[in-house]
This record gives sequence, C-alpha cells and structure tokens, in this order.
Amino acid sequence: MSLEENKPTDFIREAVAEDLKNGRFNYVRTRLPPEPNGYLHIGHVKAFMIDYLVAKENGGELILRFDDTNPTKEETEFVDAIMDDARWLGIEWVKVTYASDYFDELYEWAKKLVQMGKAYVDDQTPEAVSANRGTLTEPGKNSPFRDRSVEENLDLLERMKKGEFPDGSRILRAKIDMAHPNMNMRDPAMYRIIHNPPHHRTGDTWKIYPMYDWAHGQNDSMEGITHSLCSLEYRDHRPLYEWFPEQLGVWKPRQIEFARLNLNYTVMSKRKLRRLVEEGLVSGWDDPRMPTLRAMRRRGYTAKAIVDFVAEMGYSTVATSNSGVTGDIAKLEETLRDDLNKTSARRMAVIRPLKVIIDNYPDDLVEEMEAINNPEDPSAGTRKVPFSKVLYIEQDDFRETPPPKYFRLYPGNEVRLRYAYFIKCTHVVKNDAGEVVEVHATYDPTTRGGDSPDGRKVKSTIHWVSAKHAKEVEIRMYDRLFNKENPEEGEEGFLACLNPNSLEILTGYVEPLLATAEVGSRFQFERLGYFCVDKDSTTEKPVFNLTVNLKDTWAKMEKKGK
RNA sequence: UGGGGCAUGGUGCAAUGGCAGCACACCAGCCUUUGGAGCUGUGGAUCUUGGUUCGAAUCCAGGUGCCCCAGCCA
Repeated sequence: MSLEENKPTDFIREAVAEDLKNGRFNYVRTRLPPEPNGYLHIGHVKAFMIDYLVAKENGGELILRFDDTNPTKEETEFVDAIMDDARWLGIEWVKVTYASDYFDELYEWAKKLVQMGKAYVDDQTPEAVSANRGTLTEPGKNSPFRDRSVEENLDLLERMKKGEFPDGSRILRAKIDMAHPNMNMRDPAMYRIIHNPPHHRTGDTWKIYPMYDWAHGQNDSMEGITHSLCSLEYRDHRPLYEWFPEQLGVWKPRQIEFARLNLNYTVMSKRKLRRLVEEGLVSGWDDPRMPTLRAMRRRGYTAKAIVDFVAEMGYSTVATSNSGVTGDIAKLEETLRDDLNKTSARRMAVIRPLKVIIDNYPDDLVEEMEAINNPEDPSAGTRKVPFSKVLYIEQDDFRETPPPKYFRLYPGNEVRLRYAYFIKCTHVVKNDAGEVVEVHATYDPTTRGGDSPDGRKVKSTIHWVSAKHAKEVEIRMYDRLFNKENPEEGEEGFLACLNPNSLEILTGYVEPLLATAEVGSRFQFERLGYFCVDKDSTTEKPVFNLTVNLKDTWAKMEKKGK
C-alpha cells in the first residue's frame, strides 16, 4: 500500500518504463542471481527488492537463478537458506533455475564462437596470462596461442571438457582486443578447468566451468531476461555483456547498474563476516549482532522494516565506498521502531531489578491490575497484571540523590506505578558495601489504576513487576558490533574496533504472561525497548533478545549534562 | 600517469532550464498513565572556476575530490 502512496520512482524504474514505452521491450522479466556461497545480508536486500519490484510493478516476472558456476565455493545448504530468507522478505518468483541448468547449451554457444574465430584455447600459464594482460596504463600482449586454427581450438576445448588436462593448464578465451583500455575486454576467460570438488548439482560430469561474464550474460539471454539489474562494479563489464550476444546474434537484455548498500557500524564483506564467525567473535551466522538476514530475523527485525528501509534509501549511481552508499543504522532502527510501535504488544519487564517494599500494603493481598496491550492499537485489548507488596523496579528508576530534572523515584518523591498506584519513597536499606538493596515506600490506596481523586499529579510513571509472580528470564542486550562508523577501512582494522560491549547478558523479571511466550514473538517492554523471544529459550528460562531500544530522551539529557 | 562512474545539509534521496524539498540525525517547545508514540518549530547543502541563458543544482568547458577495474572470483 505504501507502494501506491509513495509511487517510488528512480532512474531504474524510469529506464524500464521508457523501454516499454519506446518498444525496446514489450514485457519485463528480471532475474535474481545470487551465488550460493553464503548467507544473505541486508546489503543484498536492495538488489532483491528492485529485481522483484520492477517485475511486479510492470506485470512481469522474476526468475530466481542461482549462479553456481564455481564448484569450489558453492553449496546446496546456501541455496535453501537464500530461498528461505528471500521468501521471508516477501519476494515471489515464477521459477528457480541454476546457471548449471544451461551448461550444455552454453557449451554449444562457446563452440559457435570458436567456429566464428571469436574464441580460442590459451595454453599460457596463469602467471603468463596475468603478465600479458598488461596494466591499467599499458596494453596487454597477444597470447602466442591466439591464432590457432578453429579445428585445433575445437579439439582442445573438447579435450578440456573431457578432463584430459589438469587444472590451470588451459583456458578458453574470447578473442577481442588485448590493447583495449577496458581490462574486461582484453580477451576475457570464458572457461577454466576445475576437476574437484564435484559440482553440487552436476556432480563430476563437467571438468570445465564458465566464468561469470560468459555464463551470467548468456543465461540472461537464454531466459529472455529484459532487465539485468546489478551493482555499480559491473559497469565496466557492460561492454562485454553486450559483446557476447552481439556476436552470437541472440537475445540482448539491458544491464542497468546501481549503487550497492553498505551500513555503518558493521561490515558486509563475506570474508570479514566469516572471520567473525570462525574466530568465535560472534556465536554464528545468526548471532543477532550480525548483519545477515538470519541474524536480524532472530534479533526480532521485521521484514517490513527492512524492506521499508531499503525503499526509503532509494536507488542511485552514487558511490562513496565499495561501489555503494552507506546507510545509517540509526535510520534502519527508526524504521524498525516505526513498525514495532504499531504492532507490538506491551508488557512490563524489569531488566536490572531493584526491590521495592510497600510497607503499608497488606502482606498477602494480590490485586489484578488492568493494563492496555497496545495504546497504538485499541483492538489489542487489555490484560491483567498481578500486584503485591514486594515489587521489582528498574535500578535506573531510583536515585538516592536525584540529579536535576530527575522525576523518578527518590526519597520523599511520589511516582506512579504504571496501571497501579502512586507510591512515595520513605527510606532505603543498604548492604555493607553501601549499595541500596531495598527501597521502602508507602502507597496511596485511593490512586488505584493510576489517578488520584484529588487531582494530584506526579511527574513520572515507572514500570514494575510483582516479585512473587514474576518469571525470571535471561535478557540479551545487544549493541553495535563495531564502535567505529566505518570498520571496513583497513584490512586488520575491523577487528580492532569491535565493540567489547556488544552483548550483555542480564537476569531480569517479566510479568507472568510472558513466561509462555512463543519463540520469535515480539513485545515492547514498556519504557525499555522491543524484545523478541530467542530460540535458546527453555520452559525454565525464557531468553529475550533486545531488538532495538526505545528512544531514551532522559539518558540523552543526562549524558549531555556530563 | 589508462578506462569507467559519481559529486545537493551530518547521512540517504528529490527538484528532469523557473521559489533547492523530503526522511533520518541534530536543536527548541507542546502533549503524555511509556522521559515511548504524537504534534509544532529552528538551524544547516547545490565541490570549484569560467561560459551559455531573462533565468543553471540541472546545459557546456577546465579544475578538484571520491568510487570501481590489472581472478583461471562473482
């Protein structure tokens, strides 16, 4: 619905509309080409959404095509994980294909190019190929094998395919121009020899595997793709992307590049993410601090928040780092709160408990207080919360000597216990170390529900749980994984700016209703933040993840005052 | 010192030759049984130099800065 309202437009959608209007294409078909060699992270969502939405908005279709051209890196496990995450985002596709589905046809196309004298088998060593490619400023040199006969090339290619030659001994190359200023046009490799490991789908039937430039573009052509949307670093590949189908005389899709999405205070590179996992710096790919979709899901993010965030970021061709733009995590979190605020049931939970004893409250009395489930959504109704003489409140909500503008509980001050009574602090009990371990207070029985019949006002409302009824739970408080805005800077550098306090484990108390909350369910703990039940929960000990905190104006004021 | 791409508040986007606007962040206030939410308001930007034009963020030229490319990775 927000799609209709906002009518998102950007240079990509405009280009597609233009193509339809001027007849370059009369339908729209996009493709999502993930390589199944890792888990999806939030940066991928940008590409996923534009591919999906461009097709959808134009009555077209999206094909999910796994780019499995390199058996040394790809695994079936990731195929399933990627589909699972993509479905969670709400992406729909008409079919799933694999680059490997087209290996036979692609091979025929390669032979055709050889027959046309547009491709050749090169026997140079990898080192020689590299040395003869030239540099950014100097032209390359032609391979001594560049002018072999078509017959010899065909024979060699067939024998490469059969596995007669060892890895690295030969490649098939397109014959273009070794002096081309664009490095991608200097006789790019089309096939390399790989004997092991076996391919996750074709097993050991192939000994040669196509390179990205050769496979990807031709697969687009074979599938009748109209718009091939990709990130900025492929801009330089476009001439090659167009060269192949031009020579072959086949369907020519249009490639459009856009800036990829990075996020501040985190890393996106697969290699760096893997180091975090492998070195045990996080608990796994789904550690709630990771930027992977699996992790964000576990943390409590909603698909809507992620999708909205990406949509609000828009699409452009600006690149400030790593072929992309850097999104602000604060904006992501704000988009998340926006969604969660409207949809999450409120509950009371105390994560850093301090005992409060209401001295004038009857010892054995228990009252059921009525509490609103979601002030943003009246249809969510109300619930009962038990109240008794001994409570827990948040340590932050009491100060023995209050700083200026502190309105919460302190000796002599009266506050409201949410949905319960006004209480006034009378005195405290300390331990040997001088720490406050008990706060004593008296309540005003006429303020039940939270209003005083005499019109008396209090400046603060604090949350609480009844000690006798509360459920003890584990609370995992998360913060940014890195304390530097751009940890990507430098190679080793990113580990040096890991935030040592990105995870804090607390033992807290929650209202009874929460004892049986299902894994994955989300709540707002009033005045604290949004929390989500973690999969590590047990009946004895539920575990809650902090999804995102509530904005804390007081904390900000206090910090600024210092 | 080759080729390609890009420069608009702190960040991300808009303005498609006609009053530089939006979101987040920031600041001030109102309201509040969440110091949440909501509401109101303030401040802050067209990389630079020239040119074309009645008029330029937009078109042209030079300069500067940033991003990407030398895998048998994608």
